[in-house]
Amino acid sequence: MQEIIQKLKAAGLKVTPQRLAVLEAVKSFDDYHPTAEDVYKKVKEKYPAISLSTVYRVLDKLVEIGEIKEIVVSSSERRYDARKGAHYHFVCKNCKKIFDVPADMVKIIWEKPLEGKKILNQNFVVIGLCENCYLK
Amino acid sequence: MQEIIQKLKAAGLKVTPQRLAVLEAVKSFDDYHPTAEDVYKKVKEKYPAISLSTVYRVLDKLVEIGEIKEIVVSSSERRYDARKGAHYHFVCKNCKKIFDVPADMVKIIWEKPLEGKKILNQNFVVIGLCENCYLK
DNA sequence: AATATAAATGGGAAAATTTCTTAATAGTTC
DNA sequence: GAACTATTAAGAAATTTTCCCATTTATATT
Repeated sequence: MQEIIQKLKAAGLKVTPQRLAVLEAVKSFDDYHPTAEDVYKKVKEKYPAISLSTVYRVLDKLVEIGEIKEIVVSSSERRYDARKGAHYHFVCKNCKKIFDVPADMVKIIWEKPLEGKKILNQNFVVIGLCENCYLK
Repeated sequence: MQEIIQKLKAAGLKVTPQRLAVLEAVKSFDDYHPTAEDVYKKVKEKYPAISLSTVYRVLDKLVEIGEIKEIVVSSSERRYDARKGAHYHFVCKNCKKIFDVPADMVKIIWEKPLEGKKILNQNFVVIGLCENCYLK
């Protein structure tokens, strides 16, 4: 908590209760990867006055300063992830559920460098069928 | 062209001019990765009567039968790719342009199997800054 | 502690993207 | 060529995200 306050200040951003509440909400979902709407509903429980546009704005800012990650899986929903350690994601094509894939399960090795480009981030998403949907 | 006709028939789907036109349109973009809207506009040139919902439906079907791929990069736009060979994608955070990354540049190795799950597809997306945007 | 100021918020409207509904149309099979 | 069924066009509706602007609030400065 102290950490995020420092981070916001370091980025020249104000420490607002909305920002703290949104971050806390994203974290509370643990290994479920909430949509903006999920976060909105969660925050409302403790902070009924918050507006959806603020949630969107705050989520963007938190991504910008690297406090959370935006994960982009199939379909047209943005999801967020507050987990710190490196990991990838598995999405079930059928039930749309998202599972974490620990980073040590997959090795991603660059054989040749990407000339001229600067890599900021790597997203690895596996699409398939989960335990439940596989057998049906 | 004969190939897609066979594929549609094999899947028990009708061979309609709309389906052929949409596939041709996606292919015509070559290494640009069009949105549904892009495809719609393109198809309209030769086939003015086509409707947007048909484009969406046909794109879905073509993905289903594996004739094209849906690529999911950051932000909330779905893009399509008719390229056959295996490759990954690089998205410029700044200008949003998408570049192909040849498959042989990156090795993705599973160290441990994903228990219980069936993998259908793997998406690897690199986010960064392209040549143009890097220097600014 | 009060004040100034620039940033952030709330609320709702607007935009953008995708899905759904229904009657009409057109492939395909026989 | 008739019958059957999948597919389409068109637009409405739903969903998700962005934008706008008046008001509020965090922060730095007095």
